[in-house]
Amino acid sequence: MSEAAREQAIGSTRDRILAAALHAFADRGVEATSLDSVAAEVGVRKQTLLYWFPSKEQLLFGVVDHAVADLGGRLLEAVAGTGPALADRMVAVVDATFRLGTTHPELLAVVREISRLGPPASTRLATAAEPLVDVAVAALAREGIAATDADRARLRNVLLAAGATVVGIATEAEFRADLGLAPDLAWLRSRRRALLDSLTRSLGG
Amino acid sequence: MSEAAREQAIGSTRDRILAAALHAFADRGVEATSLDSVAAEVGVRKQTLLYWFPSKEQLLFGVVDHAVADLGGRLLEAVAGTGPALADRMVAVVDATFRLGTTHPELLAVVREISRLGPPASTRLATAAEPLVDVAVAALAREGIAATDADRARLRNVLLAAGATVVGIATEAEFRADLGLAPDLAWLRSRRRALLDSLTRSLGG
DNA sequence: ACGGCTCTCTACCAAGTGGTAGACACTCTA
DNA sequence: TAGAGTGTCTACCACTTGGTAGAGAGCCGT
Repeated sequence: MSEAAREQAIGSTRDRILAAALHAFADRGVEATSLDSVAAEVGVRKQTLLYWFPSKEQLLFGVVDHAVADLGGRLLEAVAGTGPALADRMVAVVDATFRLGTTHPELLAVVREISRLGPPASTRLATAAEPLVDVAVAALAREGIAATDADRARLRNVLLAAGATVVGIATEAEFRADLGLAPDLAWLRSRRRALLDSLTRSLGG
Repeated sequence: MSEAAREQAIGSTRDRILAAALHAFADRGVEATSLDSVAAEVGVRKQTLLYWFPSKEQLLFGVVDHAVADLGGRLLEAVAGTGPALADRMVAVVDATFRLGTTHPELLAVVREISRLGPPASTRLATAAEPLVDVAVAALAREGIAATDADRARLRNVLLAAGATVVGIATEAEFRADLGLAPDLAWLRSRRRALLDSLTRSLGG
């Protein structure tokens, strides 16, 4: 198999590094993850990794950007596949998020990990995520939800709080699994209901 | 000031090591925390630390045991200071937990961190926490809540799930702060209410 | 005064860390 | 076919890590 064909099949080296680093950072922690271990998982030498990302910090930034872009893409896609009514869109985004939490828990875990690390990683995360929040605020503002700047600021906080809730729920789910509790659909549904109710209340929808 | 007097004033070396390690493990992560950094915070050499805890793993175990004992003590104390009615006790424990989350967030953070580490730390945590759960189950069983072994097993799961919820809420709170959201009493109250409702429902109280 | 005990220290060590320097192979273009 | 990239490699380096060996200071009962 040629190099080009293999890359087509399993992704470019850079992407594979990002994927491996995402998983490692999410479940072992950034500082506890060595470049060697990430490289080994990719099947490459550490120096190859340092060719693509000149330092561990740059790799972390790459992971942050990639994760945020991935997350944003999935949510936008979810919104695109639904009607124009606010309530429908809200449900679509929340459901997409919950689905994400079960299929790609590392995406939420890495967000938590990075926020714990503090600057500069958390700053990078904030910067990368800002456009997403802006898009959401703008979309809601267009619906007539927010008119003044103060409204928009409040809206922004509502969205951030919802994000925090999702991270909290993801952590709870992880911890439940660690405790040996079986996956519980009723529990998930109640969390989803509560989040939707809270959003509806906050957005006056 | 004599050695003995200083120890009386600021705690024994061992206790100070445990406290410093608890904080460091909770907010930087275990693998990302070096023995040197813990020792430096205590104001002592690493080798002194290794005198008290012969390895990093033993130190971690010490922190786990200490944290669980502390947590258990606080909860028992909360229960002791209330009437015999089940509902009152439940409220007392939940409120004590929430108070703990604001005054000593590191206690909950370290639990999350340790569960993420997996064995052997998580095993140690489970072992250390088991008596607490048993005591709670026994107390509830005495109230006539649980009669059969299956009842007791279900009860155990309810308590574990409540613990997971608390850890999730603590994470949510931490993340809210990281996002720059102001502390929000209404939010906290709603989480408390939801937890109490869920417990009441599960315990048929 | 003394030997034992408790506690902290200095001095190391092997292994692993993030990162640098530079050689080697491959492909694509002139 | 020569040369410039591009991507991966081997070989190092300085530093930090968890851990060991053992000396020495203060205390205590004899």
